[in-house]
This record gives sequence, structure tokens and C-alpha cells, in this order.
Amino acid sequence: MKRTQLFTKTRKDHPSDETAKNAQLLIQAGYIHKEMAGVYAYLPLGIKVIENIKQIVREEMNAIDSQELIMTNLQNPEVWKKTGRWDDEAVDVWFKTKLQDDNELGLAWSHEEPILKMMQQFVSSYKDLPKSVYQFQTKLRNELRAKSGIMRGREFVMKDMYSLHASQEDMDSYYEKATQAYIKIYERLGIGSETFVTFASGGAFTKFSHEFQTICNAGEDTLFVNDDKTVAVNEEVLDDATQEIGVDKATLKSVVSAEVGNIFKFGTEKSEKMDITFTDAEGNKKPVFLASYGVGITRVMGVIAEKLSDDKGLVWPDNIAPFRVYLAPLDSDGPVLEAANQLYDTLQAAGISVLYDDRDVRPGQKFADADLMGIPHRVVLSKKTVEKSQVEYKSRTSQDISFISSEELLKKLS
RNA sequence: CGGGGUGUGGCGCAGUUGGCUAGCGCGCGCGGUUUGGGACCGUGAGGUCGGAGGUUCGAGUCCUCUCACCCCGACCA
Repeated sequence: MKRTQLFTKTRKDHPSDETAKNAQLLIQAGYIHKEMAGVYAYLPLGIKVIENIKQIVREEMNAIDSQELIMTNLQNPEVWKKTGRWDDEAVDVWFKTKLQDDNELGLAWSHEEPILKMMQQFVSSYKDLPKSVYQFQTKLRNELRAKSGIMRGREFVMKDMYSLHASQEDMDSYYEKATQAYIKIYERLGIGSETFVTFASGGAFTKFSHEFQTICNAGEDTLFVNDDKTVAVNEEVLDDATQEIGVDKATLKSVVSAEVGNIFKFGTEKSEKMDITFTDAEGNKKPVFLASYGVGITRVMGVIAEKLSDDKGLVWPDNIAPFRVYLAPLDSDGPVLEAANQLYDTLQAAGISVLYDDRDVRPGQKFADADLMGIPHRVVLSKKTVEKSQVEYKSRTSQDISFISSEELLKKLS
């Protein structure tokens, strides 16, 4: 994309009403727009990042045979009444509204009940199981206090997956597969080494759930981990969990972390309440075993923005950056421009996404923007480089500048 | 929801004990000089001070109510 086509602009400073680094940088670089507290719009650059994150998650979900669908944001209260979760006492983050005839509707804070109810339509026999479905959806939650930029908003994008099984064993083995898929996801997102599978509170249906927690100062959780990082326990279940797994809690150290994923087993408790059943081989009606798996897509984006940024701005990993290359010609006409146009075409033809800074502005501005936006690879063309039939290359994560041929550049980026 | 803080051009801020046509920087328009790390000079446009009510000869400055935003806490399948 040409920079002159991009309607967003970068700013020299961030708005005073944001103290969270992720929101400051993302607003400054033109990725998001704050509509109100905890509610952010995603601009062209922001969408690209989200889509890239989603694609990684999508591939891993597909790899464990889950199928993508999309539920609705308007929800039928009846479904929630079955599990007692329409009640504001039970769920305090509901946004509720009314139809013109005064009947109540819910705005989706979660899709657990509706998605499982829907699945009952297609699951009636043990032959229909197991099944797994997932979606990327916007959740609306009436949080008492939004905070930390896009990490805790009232409107956010989440990937939620649900698996349905005929037996405990089948659920357990799928749960394990999903855990492995999650580990892969965080690795691919570039935060794998800082992300732990942890024991966390099980909530209403099970004793423990597993959270994926990433070490992050902007997070809201405290984690206790051992030295070789094989054990991680959320503070909220420290005593119970260490007892359960036989670990001396004195050997664990605390770190601040952000929850980037949460998986848990409902077992049959929820399906019993909701009457989600199947008929087994002997003709007996049985409740379906259920498990649920979430990834906060926009939160992950915030966590990555927090963790991988530096004093100059964002630093996206190659695979989720909105563009891989920032192409900056230092002349706006003549042979430099010609070379830049040509390189732009070549890179795009090779399937490499490029943000082409075709503005007639000073070099410093282009460099500053490239850094602020966090584009992984910066390519500069100038009279010098054109004379030598080379390009200047710099990685966002390094100070080193090198002069290479465009062939070498293509190789580097492939 | 409890406590604390902040609302002044698009953004960041200043504005004494109430006093004159509400300032500054960035950004923006125009003219020019510039061109390897967010240039410089000149010039111009743009705000009625979050909102409502009140006190006063006079309110951005004081009072009341209200809204929004931020932080801490509580809350958080």
C-alpha cells in the first residue's frame, strides 16, 4: 500500500487520557481510535494486525479439526435462563436491551450457551460426536472499569472454541490436543517463551481451569512460577493447586502477567443444565461432555504491543505486522523514485506486503514513522543506493544497516 | 461501586488573589529556503474554556448539580 493512500497519520505524542503503553503506541501510530472508555475502533493498520493474529489462530484450530462459524451478537435470554446466567446477580457484565415490543434481548458477553444450544441441533447420536466449533466474535461486556488500553475493554474480539464429546476420555484427549495447539499459537505469535499454561480458578463448573498467561507488566494477574518454568500457578488458586500437584509453593517466584487464553472443561454439568444430550450405542440418552477454549485476540495484540515495543515505537513480529516492509525512497522524483516504484512492484509480485512511503517528506520523518509503526523490515532507496544498484536494509530489531542487492533482499524476505 | 485526579482550537499544555480583544507549542493552509533521523523563516485560519444552573458590575477562574476521561481498590468463565 502506498502511504499516501493510507488515511491515518502518525502523531508525535499520544493523547493524555491514555496511560497504557499499548493504547498510547497504537493510537500514536494510527492503528486504533478510541471511541470511549474501553471501546476502540480498529483502523486499517490495526485490522491487518488482527487479521494476521486471527489467521494464526485459525490455522491451529483447523489443524485440530475444529470448524469455524459465527454466532450472533443479539441473544435470546431464554437460553441463558436455563443455566441461571441471565440473572444480573450471576453475571454482572450483561448489556441488555429490548425489542420494540418490550421483550428483552442480551448483547453477547459470551457465546457459550447459544453456541451449545445451537449445536444440539446437529448432535443427537454418539455417531455425531466428537465435534468442535469455533468463532471470532466481538464480546460486549459491561465492565465496571475498563483499563489498560485494549487489554481490558468493554468491546473486544475473542476466539472461542467449544468441543463436544461422548465421553470423559475423549474430552480429555481433545483438551490435551487443544492445549498443544494453544502452545503453538503463542509461539507463532512471538510470545511463546513468555507464556505459561497455568492452573487457575475453575469457576462454576470445574475445580481448575487452565489459563495461558504471558509475563507482562500491564497484566492484571500474579503468577507463581518455578525456576525452570515448568510449573505456573495463578495466585488465586496458589494453595489449592500447589497441594494438588505436590509442589512446595516456597520454591515459586511471582511475576505479573496477562491472561491471553483460558481453557476449561465443563464436563456434563453445563449440558445437564441445558439439556444437551446424545444417544449412546445402547440407546441411552446421555449428557454431552463439553469443553471451552478462548483466546483474547485484541488482548493478545495489546500484550504484543506492550512487550515488543521500544522507545521508538511498536515492534511487530514478521508474521503479524501489518506490512512486512517499509519502503522509503529519499527522493520523490528521478531515478530514485523509479527504482522505488520498480522495487515496490517486485516485492508485491513476490507476495510481500509493503508500505511504500511515497510522501514528499524529509527522511527523518519516514524513518521515525517506520520505527513507530513497527514495520519489521526497512528498505531505503537513495541516490547512493541507486548508483550502486543496491538497497539499504535495516531490521526494526537491529541497529545495523546493510547494503544489498534487490535479489538478496527478496531472498531475505522469502 | 468506594477513593483520588483531570476536562481550555485536531493533539499536548499555560492561564496568579475573579478584571480587558483567552495564550504557547505541535499539527493544518499559503509563500519561500531546505532535504539521511520527526527542518527553518514569514504569514494565516482555527477555541467561548465538558454541559446546565447560580453568585457578581464582571466568571476559564467562585458555588451547586451533571457528564466524560484517567489512576488505585473492589470486581473479572
